[in-house]
Amino acid sequence: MLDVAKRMLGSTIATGEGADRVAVVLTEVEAYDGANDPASHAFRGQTPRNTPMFGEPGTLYVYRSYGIHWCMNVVTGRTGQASAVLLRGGNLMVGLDLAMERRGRTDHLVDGPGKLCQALGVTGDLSGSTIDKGVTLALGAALPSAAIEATSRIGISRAKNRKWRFVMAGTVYPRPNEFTDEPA
DNA sequence: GGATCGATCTACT
DNA sequence: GTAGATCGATCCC
Repeated sequence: MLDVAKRMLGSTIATGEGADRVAVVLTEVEAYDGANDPASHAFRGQTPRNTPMFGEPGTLYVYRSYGIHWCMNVVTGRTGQASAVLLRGGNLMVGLDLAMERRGRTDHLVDGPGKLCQALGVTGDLSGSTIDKGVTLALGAALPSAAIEATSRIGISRAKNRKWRFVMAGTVYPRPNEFTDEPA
């Protein structure tokens, strides 16, 4: 399942068509491993919210964080396994104007999970939907392992020591205290 | 039925 | 660099 997360780096996530199109090349993702991962929403079993995680590969799981933000996952594991990849950030390639309009600002458009969803126009309505229905994901070529950095995951309180956050090497992503987590 | 906490973002000091 | 916002899901009584 970590292989799939790495393959997402360099892939393109997009919404809309024509003038409404917004496309982002992913440079930062995190892997979550269902029942085996204390940090996963699926760790405590299936609930109404996380039901999409238990679906087939390619299912979207969108949830609200801190009451205000949306975060988007793509299910990667087999049906019932609840493995998923959190899309955290990337480089905006298409739809700059629309992204700025949705975000209400001209900077920091897609450099975080909530911001990524807002720029793409992704909301909870899409949770439980499937890739290619409203959101498209085009896998890029697999990156050489040397181009991928594995680090601790961000913003969670459990299992921080698992290095399941993958960043494209060379991507500058300001995040204070990023490497102050407990050692593995 | 009530309390608590979060896979975050923004604004202000 | 630090604190506040804000609400649904989950957990405890």
